[in-house]
Amino acid sequence: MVTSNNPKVSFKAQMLAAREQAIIDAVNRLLAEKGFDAMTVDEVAAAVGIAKASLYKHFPSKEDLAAAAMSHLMAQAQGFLESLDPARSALDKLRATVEWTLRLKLGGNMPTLPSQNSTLRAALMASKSYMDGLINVSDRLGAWIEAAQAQGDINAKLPAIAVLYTLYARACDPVLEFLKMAELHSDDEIIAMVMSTCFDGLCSR
Amino acid sequence: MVTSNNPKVSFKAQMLAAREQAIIDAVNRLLAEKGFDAMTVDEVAAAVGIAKASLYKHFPSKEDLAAAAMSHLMAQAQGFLESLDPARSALDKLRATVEWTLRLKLGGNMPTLPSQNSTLRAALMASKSYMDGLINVSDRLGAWIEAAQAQGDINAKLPAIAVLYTLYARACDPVLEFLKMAELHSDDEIIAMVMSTCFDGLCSR
DNA sequence: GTCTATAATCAGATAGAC
DNA sequence: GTCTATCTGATTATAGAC
Repeated sequence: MVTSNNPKVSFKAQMLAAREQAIIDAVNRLLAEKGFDAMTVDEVAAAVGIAKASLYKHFPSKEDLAAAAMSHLMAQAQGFLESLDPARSALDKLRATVEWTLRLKLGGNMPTLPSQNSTLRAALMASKSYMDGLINVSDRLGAWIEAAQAQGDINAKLPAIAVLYTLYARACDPVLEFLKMAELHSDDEIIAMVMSTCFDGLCSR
Repeated sequence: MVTSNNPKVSFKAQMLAAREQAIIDAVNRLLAEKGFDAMTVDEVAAAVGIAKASLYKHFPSKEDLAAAAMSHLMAQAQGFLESLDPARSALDKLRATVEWTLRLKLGGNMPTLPSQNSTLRAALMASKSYMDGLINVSDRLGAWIEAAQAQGDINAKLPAIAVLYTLYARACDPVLEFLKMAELHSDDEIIAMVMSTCFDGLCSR
């Protein structure tokens, strides 16, 4: 069970990892609250409780901070997908995944990035852990989508890629915030409505 | 047909209006292309072909520029809603409106604003022409939604406000850009897919 | 690695001549 | 109203001591 010949090194490494996790958690929350542009590096440093210069020792740029947060999100997503009972139907697993996403967003823990920022896109594409996670998640979801289409549960006339994008788009669906601001419905009701419009559409069945 | 006793004043007023319209058009395009944060006032001035200080004589702040563009959008939307044949069914009119919105966005003419920016929200709420347009559009759409629900065309279990928000959200649906970037489908195909997922949902019918 | 202090840059807004 | 030139503040990033 000894992970190192020198316990002191192991301890320091643990401290380092813990600090970096604290940074990522703060970035996650700030990205969810204010978005990438409005989030300042000063705020991140203040939230973590360290100096800005120290932050830059861990992550070389603001874009890298965001990329680390998105990598963490992808790891969380992978963990969730793997936790799903393989015996459930493909559609069931897709529905559960969307619900997980909506709860994350409604709870203020879904980091969202501007889709236009090119330097940010470059940083994300350069992050191996993010890209690996994204591809892994997309592959799993893609397989479930095709299975659900083969079973007649998901509209087979829709290209699988369009279905995948539609599911991903729930992570930044403004309907959630709008309904939350209106304060007319509970979180569970909001999620039920968005799930309904996503899978069943606006028209009557 | 004389609109003024002094033609010179009328001419100057027309020039002023034309310039302000040119400004609004430039803002519209830049907001659609890059979004509010990435759009700089320098860019707007350059696009219009005037100095930045001149721009500030017309609009007192960047937020007011965006508010003017959104007011213009609302006026366009009102014009479209009024142009629809009243004989069509409520659902038909809603579908036509969503399609109009999607084409605007796909054509790069849909200004989009960050929903989190509070100073921007304040500027929008303070703009009478924007708020009047928004309320007018919402009232018209709301009436159609309720009519469509009464006719059994739209799922009556969904609160009308949730349906309205879901329609509005099509104006900033990232699925359009994703599918456009993938370059696998024509604009018409993309619109058909998004219309299908919006009204009929992902599940088979 | 962490800090204080500072550089460097950029963008919104304004002064003042014409 | 339009221009050039400038101010002001905010923000990313770094230098250098400890």
